[in-house]
Amino acid sequence: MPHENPTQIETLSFQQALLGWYDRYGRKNLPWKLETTPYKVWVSETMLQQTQVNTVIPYFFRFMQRFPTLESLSAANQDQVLQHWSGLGYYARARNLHRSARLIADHHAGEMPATLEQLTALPGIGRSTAGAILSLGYGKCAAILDGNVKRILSRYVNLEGWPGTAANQRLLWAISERLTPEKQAGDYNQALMDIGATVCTRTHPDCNACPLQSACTAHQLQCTDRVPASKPGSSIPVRKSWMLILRNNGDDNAFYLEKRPGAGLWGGLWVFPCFDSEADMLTWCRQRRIDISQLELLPEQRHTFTHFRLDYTPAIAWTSSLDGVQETSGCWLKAGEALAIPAPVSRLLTEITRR
DNA sequence: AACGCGGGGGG
DNA sequence: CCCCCAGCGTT
Repeated sequence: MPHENPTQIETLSFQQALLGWYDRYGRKNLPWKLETTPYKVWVSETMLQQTQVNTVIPYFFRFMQRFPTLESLSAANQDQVLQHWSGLGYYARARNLHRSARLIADHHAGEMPATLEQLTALPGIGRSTAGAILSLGYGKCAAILDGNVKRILSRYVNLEGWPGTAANQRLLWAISERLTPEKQAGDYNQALMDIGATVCTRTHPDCNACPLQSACTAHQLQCTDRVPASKPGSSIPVRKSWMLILRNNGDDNAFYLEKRPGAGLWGGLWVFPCFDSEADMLTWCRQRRIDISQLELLPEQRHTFTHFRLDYTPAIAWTSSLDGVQETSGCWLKAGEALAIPAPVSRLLTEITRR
């Protein structure tokens, strides 16, 4: 890796290339760039963790409309916050954002902290998000290392191996720190992210449009298609599940949902009752005097998470009330009501209601 | 150091 | 089908 330790001249030239590119081609009209504030940067950066810009934009608008200020977010309850995150995934981000808003209200007089130490002490803010808040929100000098920066720097130094290994993470952070300019770190970081998203893409990078072309080792060696190396593959397990879509005889647009525990998968979200086997589901129904004879099984559906695959069979049943067992965490979702629900539940609700 | 955590998009 | 994406917290 020839450029692992860039000289002062190379560093300066790298910075100038990015800042010059940003003036001409940088994305300055993204929603969180307009009348930007540290709070907007924080919310957008949190939504953008492992999530692409186009996916985030509509969620950002809705979220900022409902929680326009840090104070309004800290005053909300968790259900309201999760509801506005519903469908975006990685729901711990929303729970941490909300917790941090309350911590800031209580311990920072309602003002966003502006140091790396204070920011990374808040739940949901790691080193990279803190660097983004400091540079983009406060104009301070701070490095970032997200997926875009990893890819650009990996190609710049022709990194060997997968960027996610501990050793490569350390190396990439060191390079990022060293290259970040003292002044205009915000524009510099925005340029990195914009170039990563639009020029130095994972496949088919547009090297002729890249201001780093002449400095990029991977480009010189014509191996941008093999750098960065992809994550070592590993097969993921498959789980089977049955989801009981319980409808109400008295109101055929009401559906029975249960709230998941506060942490873990879909934490705090509302889902159909889920079972590991069809027998478990039937037992649950019998205990509540639900007529199983007209239970309707739908075709199996598939939902893939990062770490396992869920093959689930939806089953529709009808009841007039849930007697027999007292329910603690259940509710009837009526038409027009909004709750925090994950994507598969949302899809099923739409599918059932439309037919 | 490895794993858990969603959902969507592109190849 | 595959891989990745403006990562972070937990173990």
